[in-house]
Amino acid sequence: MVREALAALLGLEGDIDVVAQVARGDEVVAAAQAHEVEVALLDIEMPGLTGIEAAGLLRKARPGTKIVVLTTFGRPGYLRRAMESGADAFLVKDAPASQLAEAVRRVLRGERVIDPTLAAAALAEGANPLTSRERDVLAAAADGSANTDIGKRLHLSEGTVRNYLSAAIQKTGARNRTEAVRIAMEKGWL
Amino acid sequence: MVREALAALLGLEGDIDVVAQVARGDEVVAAAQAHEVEVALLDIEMPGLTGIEAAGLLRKARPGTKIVVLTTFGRPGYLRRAMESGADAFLVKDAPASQLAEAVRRVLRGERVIDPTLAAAALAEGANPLTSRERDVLAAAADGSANTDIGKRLHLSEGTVRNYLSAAIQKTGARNRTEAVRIAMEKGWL
DNA sequence: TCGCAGCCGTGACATCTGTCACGCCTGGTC
DNA sequence: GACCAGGCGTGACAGATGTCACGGCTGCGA
Repeated sequence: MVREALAALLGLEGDIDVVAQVARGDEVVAAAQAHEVEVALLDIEMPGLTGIEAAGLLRKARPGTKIVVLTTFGRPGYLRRAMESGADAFLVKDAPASQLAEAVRRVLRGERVIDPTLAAAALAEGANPLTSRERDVLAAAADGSANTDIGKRLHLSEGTVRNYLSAAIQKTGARNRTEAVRIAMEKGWL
Repeated sequence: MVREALAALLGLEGDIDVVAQVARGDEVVAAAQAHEVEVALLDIEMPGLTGIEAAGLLRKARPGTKIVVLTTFGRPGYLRRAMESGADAFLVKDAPASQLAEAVRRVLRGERVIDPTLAAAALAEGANPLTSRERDVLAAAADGSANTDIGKRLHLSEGTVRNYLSAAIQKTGARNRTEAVRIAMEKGWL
């Protein structure tokens, strides 16, 4: 519904044609190729592939296509990963609607569009301090699983899970796993 | 942005006029009165007041105004509370866009519009089994606070917090507080 | 009047979590 | 070759968490 509504919004602009819409991240590249898309507008939260993953594939498949990433959550880590995947613009959904068409026009002129507040937050935060294993364990702990369950799922001993989790708690500055998950989510580290 | 996009979508329909838009739940009633609104379209997730709370106030202030509640999350508890607050229709955002205008027309004809799958889930689930205090404590635990912190915030002893939390864990069928929070959220009990 | 549900508390207990110290192994980089 | 970060593990310990069995209080409906 939101996608169709945004399409309607863009369709009202005289200089923009919405030539294709897909509901899943893994259909993005095929649709872009079939319709010779000039600008792709990608939501991060999508079934199949995330918008960030889809951006990476699309950049490889059609380097000339401009990419605008759109998201509900203005997490610095999202911005970072989107730009690393080759996005030309990064918008949050609670920005005014006028910015959407404006961003499409600007990326077509070769500009990059980023919310300056978010850019500052992303830079101030530094890179993701979690190691790959710490991320895995923290992500597995997010749903409330106990250490032994996490260990079984990741083929680790219960003590090792505790150690990784402890490290993640330290690095996030949290006081327990629940807080660590929340903080890592907010920063886009998961 | 999403609100303006949905307004654009509805504006494309010949028989629907979008006469007002507000960004906050606590501005709904005033706007409805100022513009003699026939149908109000309310998102649940809003700053100020939730769409459900706003629906309750609007129903009291202008009983004739039809209310369509729109939400990202199809939680049975949301549906239940929305209907109790006097909503005439309940839509989830991942439904096809055509349902939106259709729902507006149908509530104007006096019909009620509810996704049958969601209605079944809400009925199958039964009422919220959590007592008021159990809800408070569970909500306070959601951000990862320790028992002592929750106790201070709610003016309870640490042992009492443990007891309520234990009861909430039993009733949700969870294995610890984190799972209990997740389950209660999914069912819309918080 | 009685019973019951809900609210608030205590105490005791087993288990889970979080921290720390320590070990081993691997694949880089200097 | 030496060093180091990261992955994986163990053992020990304090503190947090979850459960249970109690108690007292209030308000409400039978």
